[in-house]
Amino acid sequence: MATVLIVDDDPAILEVLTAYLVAEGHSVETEDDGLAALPRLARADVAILDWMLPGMTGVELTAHARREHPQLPVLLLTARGEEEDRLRGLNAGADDYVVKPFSPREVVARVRALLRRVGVQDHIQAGPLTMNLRSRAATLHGQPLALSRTEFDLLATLAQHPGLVWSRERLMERVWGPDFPGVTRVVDVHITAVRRKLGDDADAPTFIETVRGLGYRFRED
Amino acid sequence: MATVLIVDDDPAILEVLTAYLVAEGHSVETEDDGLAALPRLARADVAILDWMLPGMTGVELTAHARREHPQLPVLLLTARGEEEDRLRGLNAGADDYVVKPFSPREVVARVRALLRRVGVQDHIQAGPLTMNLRSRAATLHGQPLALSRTEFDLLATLAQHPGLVWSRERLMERVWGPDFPGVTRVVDVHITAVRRKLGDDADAPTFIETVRGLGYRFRED
DNA sequence: CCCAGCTTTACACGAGCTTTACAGGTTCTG
DNA sequence: CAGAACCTGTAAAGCTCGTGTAAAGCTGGG
Repeated sequence: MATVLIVDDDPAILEVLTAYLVAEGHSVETEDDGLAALPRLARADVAILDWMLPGMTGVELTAHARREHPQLPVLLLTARGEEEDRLRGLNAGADDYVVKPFSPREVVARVRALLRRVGVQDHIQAGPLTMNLRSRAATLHGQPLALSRTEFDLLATLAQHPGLVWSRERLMERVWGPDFPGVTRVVDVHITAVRRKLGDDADAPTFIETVRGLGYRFRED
Repeated sequence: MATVLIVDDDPAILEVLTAYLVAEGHSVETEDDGLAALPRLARADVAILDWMLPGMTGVELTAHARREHPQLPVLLLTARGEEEDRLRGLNAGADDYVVKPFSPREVVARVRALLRRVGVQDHIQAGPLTMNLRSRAATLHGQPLALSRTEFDLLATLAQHPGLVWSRERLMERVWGPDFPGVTRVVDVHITAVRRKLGDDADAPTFIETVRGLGYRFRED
């Protein structure tokens, strides 16, 4: 359902957290280098960052995430337990904080809480539209809605954050990946395709609004 | 009917459980080493894992199974009975839990329950299609349907989990075994063969749907 | 040695993706 | 206020890649 990015240079931690989170139904991406993790933040729904990392520390990564991906929740892992560090981490913009050694179950619980806080669920319900992120099946007015992979990801990204404006660049990072070389107009074309399948009119949309000069937004309420 | 994988390093336990489960009509595979059991999970309908194992503990195996084979039910055996261990096991993704010493009949009953839960039966009925997994005989509209071994296993695998998408890789692991060296296109060819025998049209299938980019799925409802 | 069944190979087709082009409409600018 | 510059919607064309399927080659059991 949600995509979790774990950045830690300890393979054992990556493995155990991956196992628990996958069991929870999430898809997990791992990285052991702070610098390499940077462009991968764009595709995550939540990030678990170790404090000490090669390349770039977790705190620096957190600050970057806060700046570039304001809605991305960050959970910091650290070996230190002093109150001062905790404050530094939260100050850098971390949303939660777990001290090593930790219980995997606690981490899973906190990830669950973070995802709930930003409204990430495995099931989207918006009026007559329904999306099951696990089986990747969508319905409109109870009828199955055939969406291609790209269309599904695009609509799910927007629908998961109603009211939030997504720029074309952000959507491309998120749906196409950070390294996609194409032009941003491809977003428009797919938006048009999704709108047509939703029966949505660009001038008076029920679902996907155009925010001129900024991007697109899924309608709130 | 169903394939049960038992992993335990105590030959006596393997023997008694095998006897009871074979009497129940299952085919049983045994393994005494955790690491060696790993690739064999792919072909099982249900796994019975001992907590303490050489090579890899049952809990680690369970976590792996949960990650790689989400629909595979796991029954953990353990000598310890403390509540904490029970929780650890269930948290790692075990579906049930039996404390040694146990009654073989209890294990058989729980295996039966697990198989029922994931919809594994000795008889598949899907509209005009009927498959008897014990006698490996299939009928369509009441007429006997001649399927080769591969075709039967392939169709049975899909039909046992309606609505679930199987990737070509998963199907190969499951039907051909984890060590099969061939290319995944062999799956397509056999799907085509099964479809022809079922009178199924690839563009408007009654039984086997293609999920573009992902794999195949047996139709629900 | 024969043959059923399995695997590989090759090719055609089409779904889906990207690019491009153009037609509105909006905002900017002098 | 008029024209330029820009943004967006959308159709259409071209391309890529996944899939369906026939056919040929292979293999092991009877």
